[in-house]
Amino acid sequence: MLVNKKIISRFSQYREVLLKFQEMGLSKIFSNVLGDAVGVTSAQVRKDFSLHGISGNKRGGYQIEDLLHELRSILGKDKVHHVVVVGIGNLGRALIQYTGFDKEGIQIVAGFDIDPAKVNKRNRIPVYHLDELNKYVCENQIQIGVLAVPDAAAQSVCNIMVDSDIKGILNFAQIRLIAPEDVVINSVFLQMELENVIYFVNAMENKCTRCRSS
Amino acid sequence: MLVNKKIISRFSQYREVLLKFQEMGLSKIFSNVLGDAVGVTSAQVRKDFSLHGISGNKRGGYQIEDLLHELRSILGKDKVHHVVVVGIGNLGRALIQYTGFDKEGIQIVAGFDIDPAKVNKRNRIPVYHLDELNKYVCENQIQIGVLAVPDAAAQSVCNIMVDSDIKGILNFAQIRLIAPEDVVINSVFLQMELENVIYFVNAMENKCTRCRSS
DNA sequence: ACGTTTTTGTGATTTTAATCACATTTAAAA
DNA sequence: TTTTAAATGTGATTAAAATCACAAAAACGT
Repeated sequence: MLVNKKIISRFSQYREVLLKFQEMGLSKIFSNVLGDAVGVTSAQVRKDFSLHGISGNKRGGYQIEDLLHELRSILGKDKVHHVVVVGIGNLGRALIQYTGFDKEGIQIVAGFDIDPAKVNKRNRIPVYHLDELNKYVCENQIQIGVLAVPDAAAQSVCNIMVDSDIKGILNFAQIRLIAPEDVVINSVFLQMELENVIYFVNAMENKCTRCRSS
Repeated sequence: MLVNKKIISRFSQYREVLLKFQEMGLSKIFSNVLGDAVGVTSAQVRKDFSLHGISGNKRGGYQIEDLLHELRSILGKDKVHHVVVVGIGNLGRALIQYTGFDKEGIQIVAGFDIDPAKVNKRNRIPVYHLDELNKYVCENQIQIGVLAVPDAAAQSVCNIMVDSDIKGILNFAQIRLIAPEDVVINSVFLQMELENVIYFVNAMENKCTRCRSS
């Protein structure tokens, strides 16, 4: 693949920051300002843009509107993307209740769960039984799904999603999912992220103790 | 810092997989098996261990118990870590309701919110008003906090957490938090992760279309 | 109009991370 | 025992990502 995950993450972040700057009434921005806001160097910003054929004005910086336009098309923001959430536990419910995605062109359109008690078709975002996933996904041309079921069920539910022709999965289960090459899987391991924080807090503490005693 | 975020993430994953293998009754494991399970090469596994002074037996692989023992101490799993969640919205509530962290030595002990209506001290995990954070954190020697408030409030709540002497923050707000050097911040940008999936699904689609037409 | 300053754009360089490949060791088989 | 096959451990190599550094362009002040 020409681009990697990391650069796309930065693009998402650039976009986020640019929207805020635009909201504040600014119309142009310099690479160093954007870099600071996102936590990268100005050279990184310029290189990212340059590699994607986005150019600014020497001494004039970049037009925010132009950048947003380019980023919109790079990130596929020119159309609304419909997403389903599979697994309506604590996390799944939180995700379908969160309303912040909408304004970013991401629309969560339905939830699915294996537990009939969770089914509720009258919600703002309806929740269906998992058995209906296949039909729903076909009929509504859904490509993206969030997987938020317990680890033990994750792989089999993933298989169901893949069979239903979902092409991209954001996975919250703490396992490495196996799926065909053409299915994009991005995993968020929340426990691992917490462990990471804990590790580095410990590491810092040890370092400081040593500093003090030396 | 000697080690970076990525290697620690791998260690977390190794540990996770090893626990599962151990549960299945296995007592030794080879680098290639562990690598496959986590999605890295066998050389990567061996190098990771080697760099941390963990060694196995030539031709005999690694003793799972030994590995887990080492990883436990590297990852600070030898004691239980108490964590507070600040911001009891959809996501914060999901996190304090999730019971899976406990068995991993991570214990969410309290929630905090600025909204008095969210306060409930009789829950399994009590929710206090944000004003009580400082006192609670001091009295209970909390070092780690999860930040799950709206973007607009994130920086100021972060400041409160830092003032309360929290040393590590897992941040779910879509902004780059500013904090002193000695405070560890790890951000999970859920929207960005979803956008990433969407981007690569689009990219694949375009690639395939091109393939078909050529 | 002209020089000065500032910012971009990018080739060269450095740094970092991953992979290779093989000598070494050792468990198991013959 | 002796041989054979299979893993580890690690220096060397490669690949990837980030940074540097500076020429080129253009806005601004005078």
